[in-house]
Amino acid sequence: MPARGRVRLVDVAREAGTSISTVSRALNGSPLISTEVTERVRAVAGRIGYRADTVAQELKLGRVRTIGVTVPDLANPFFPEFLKGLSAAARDAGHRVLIGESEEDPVRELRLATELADHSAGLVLCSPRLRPAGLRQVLDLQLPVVCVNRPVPGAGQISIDYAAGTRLLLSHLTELGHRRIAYIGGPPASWADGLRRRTLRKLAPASGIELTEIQGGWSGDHGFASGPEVLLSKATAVITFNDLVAVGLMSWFVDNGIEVPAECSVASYDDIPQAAYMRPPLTSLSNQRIILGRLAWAHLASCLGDGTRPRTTLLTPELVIRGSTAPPVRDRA
Amino acid sequence: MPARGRVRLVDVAREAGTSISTVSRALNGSPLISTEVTERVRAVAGRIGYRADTVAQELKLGRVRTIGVTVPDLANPFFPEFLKGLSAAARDAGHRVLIGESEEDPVRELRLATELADHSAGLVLCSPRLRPAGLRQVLDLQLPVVCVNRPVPGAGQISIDYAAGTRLLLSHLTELGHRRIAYIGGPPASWADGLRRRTLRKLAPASGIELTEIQGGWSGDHGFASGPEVLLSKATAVITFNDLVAVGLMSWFVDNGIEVPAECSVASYDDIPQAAYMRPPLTSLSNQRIILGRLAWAHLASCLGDGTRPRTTLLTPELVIRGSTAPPVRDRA
DNA sequence: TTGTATGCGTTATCAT
DNA sequence: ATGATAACGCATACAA
Repeated sequence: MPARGRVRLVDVAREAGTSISTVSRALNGSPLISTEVTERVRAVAGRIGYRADTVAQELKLGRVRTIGVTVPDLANPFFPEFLKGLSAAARDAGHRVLIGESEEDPVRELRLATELADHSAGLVLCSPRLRPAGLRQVLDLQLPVVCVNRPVPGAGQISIDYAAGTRLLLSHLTELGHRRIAYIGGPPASWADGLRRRTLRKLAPASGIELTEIQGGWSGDHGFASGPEVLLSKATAVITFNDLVAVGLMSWFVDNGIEVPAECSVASYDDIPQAAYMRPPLTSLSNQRIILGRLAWAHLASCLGDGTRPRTTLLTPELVIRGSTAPPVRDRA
Repeated sequence: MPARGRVRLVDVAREAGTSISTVSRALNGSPLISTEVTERVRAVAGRIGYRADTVAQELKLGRVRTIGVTVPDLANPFFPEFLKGLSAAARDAGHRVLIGESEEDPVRELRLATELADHSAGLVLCSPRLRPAGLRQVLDLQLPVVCVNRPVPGAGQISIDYAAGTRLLLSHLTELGHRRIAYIGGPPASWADGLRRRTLRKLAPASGIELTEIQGGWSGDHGFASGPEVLLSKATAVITFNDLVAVGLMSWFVDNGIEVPAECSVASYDDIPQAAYMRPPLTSLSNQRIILGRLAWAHLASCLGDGTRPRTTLLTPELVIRGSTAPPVRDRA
């Protein structure tokens, strides 16, 4: 941006026949400057195309109105929607958003966060894949950090309450009468995936549920590839890491003549818009991703403001029951 | 980032018992400084946690290694994938990327681009919804601009060749024997949508095709809502603005007992990963969105380097034929 | 109400 | 090989 040949304050001052301080004050709306001078200066500035050098402003004022945000993978629709909320809220507050994608790699994510920190007033780590040591390193950087979808020891967090969501899913399926349930998990470093697994393992025995855990990921490919394992598990219901996984799995079911929900129910997390357009439509946990983004900004903004540590906020997801879940058919039991 | 209480060059200098110039040179790997001093300085810097103030650097060096990019809507999967390619390439070259979402609003997009320009060395306008005057205004900003998926008078562009893609789609459908074809369009301000319509209108008569154009958008909702109109048109094949629209439309078809492709073929643009997992799987135009992003960076980088104007690059999409297209059934004709 | 002068943290020029 | 210092463009304390 500070291209050579740029119009500077001094150029406006010369043209307007005044000093640079007057120009600066006029442009910043200082009440010290007379109305007519202010108007003349502004007219001149507009005419010769003056645009303040934000780098110089930032240096002088000692603050930068940019925040950095890391996400594991932009192709997972959760994150763009989160970014929608975050960047809209930040922009409303006059801040810009620097994005970085870690590609699910903890090492890359650490580099990324450190790098972004150098250019930002604050950091949002969305679903960080960082290992505990890396997370600590980022938190030790000299700037406010808000952690999304992952608890941070000694700091605040803002997350979707996947434990509660998992309970909702599980009780829905058990109430329908399912006793053999498979869970197709997410990316290896996903903290949310770990939490769901722990929750399922804890709750399953109490409800007399036989739980099968399957390695997964976040894309349709993972769901499709999991088909045989699901079949082998003899599960009457499957919980998938997200709706895309469900899409893939359900395609495999169609290809292999397995009827949903008659022979196998499918329920999932996220409730992306397509969930309602699947046939059968997908039972899924609706989470407020855009609101989560706005909240992340709100937390960060409060840190930026008075330096208060953000506290824990949990968003409770809602179960949207659709046609992909139904009571199990006895024949296959 | 320039938080108060930051470690500065002078702090390192004091601790290392040398001058700030020596520290600056040592840290920047100047050959003027002796190896032992360089090492000592670096050790001290690392120990007391020095991180260069990038704002000061940018001011001094007169250049900023940040680029800005605008997209119409992050919820449309085309754009996150484009951003994947763009931001990866930019980061590999040591640049950061500032994103802005215009929410399909030309006015907002102009504000956004202007705003981002103040903080960037260059701008990428992805599928800009700007009106011609706004586009000109952005191009007149004093920085390199690369326009994606839209031609710019007198400047370069880098686009997916949707005209060629449309020809591919159309000839595929005509070869199958379709003569009544409906097109469900995209967002109002989409230049790509306009190009497709013009191409269809031009080609349809020559192939004896009766073309029905339907207002649309980019989401499943638009596809679903278009169902009745498609039915009314008596089209035997539908081209949808993108795969999400196709998802919605095909759901409506299922709900209304219309079989795809037997009663109506569906073909689309973008070939998102889910396209292969639809049942029937969707015939779609595969475009290299991630490569498009990398190319956008390459163009911008060349402008940033020697100030050359980027030239026109067109990426030709490939038609991926799947089960959603087939010859029309005579009964409905 | 306006102008002068200082400093933000860094790099680079000029001395030494 | 190293140190003192000017300048990047701006905002503001202080002077007038």
